[in-house]
Amino acid sequence: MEICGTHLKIKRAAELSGVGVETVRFYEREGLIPEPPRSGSGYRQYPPEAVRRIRFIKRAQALGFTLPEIRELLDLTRLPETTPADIRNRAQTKIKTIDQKLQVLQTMRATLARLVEACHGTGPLSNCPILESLNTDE
Amino acid sequence: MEICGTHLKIKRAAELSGVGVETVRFYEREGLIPEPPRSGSGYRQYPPEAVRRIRFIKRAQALGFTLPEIRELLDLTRLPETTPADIRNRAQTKIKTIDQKLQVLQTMRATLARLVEACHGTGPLSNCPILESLNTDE
DNA sequence: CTTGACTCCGTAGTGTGGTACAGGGATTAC
DNA sequence: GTAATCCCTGTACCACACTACGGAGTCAAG
Repeated sequence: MEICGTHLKIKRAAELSGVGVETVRFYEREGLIPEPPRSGSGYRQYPPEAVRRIRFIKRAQALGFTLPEIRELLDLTRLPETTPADIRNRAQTKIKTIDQKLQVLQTMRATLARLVEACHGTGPLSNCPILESLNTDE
Repeated sequence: MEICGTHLKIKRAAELSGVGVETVRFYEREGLIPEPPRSGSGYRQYPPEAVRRIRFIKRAQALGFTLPEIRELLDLTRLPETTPADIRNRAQTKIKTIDQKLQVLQTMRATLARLVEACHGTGPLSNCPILESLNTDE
């Protein structure tokens, strides 16, 4: 055990971050968190910043950012020439891709809803408008 | 070459279906299309129905069904006791999962939009509300 | 007869975001 | 002292829907 007490071993760091131990190591391999210093026996010693960093990752994920995008975002925040406008642009780009996904899903939903509407749920299977639609060449 | 001319070799079948050759074989392995008869030299000989089947798969995919779901759907249509109501239920279930995805994406979008709104894009990076939000413990 | 396009099979790789061992060494609790 | 945790590395595995590749056989055209 080391003398200074502010750093955390991986399990505690994972707990405080709300992820599993394997996930922490995974993020390190992926370059999402910096390699922490090691104790004499090779144990990772995380500073409290590491926990904040992992939480950042989780929050960005919840906003729809992928891990590569989050890595970029984290890299950006360390470059001195990065401006809030850069970050803002990333967010706006992400909004656009979310909008595209929303469009696709809404089209799917509308088509399905129309088909369910058309299907009274009785009669022979051969008259099922859903199957008919899937089998019909447009 | 065989005598009867109505069946297709894999490349032609793939072309007519709008997919790649490898995809056709993949669908066969996955049980989505039946194994076609073979020529003397072992070449697959697809009847025209195979093309309709692959297009069915592609259309169902476009509606948000996964391959396992599509396989079930296809199996259903071959069971004599299947009713249009069964198909209708599948479609309704699918609508519900699409709705869930829509909810998640809409929440993401709203949060991002709020952050972009709050970010004027000037000043020091440390004041960027987007980064602040990602770094702030709720 | 050769060339090139097509086919076969089986296996392996892609990307995404992890999770799960196996086989060790270190530390901690009692 | 010893058993229970913890930690290390490396590898393999999950779903999903393909895609690519190697090595060999087949077929049609010139």
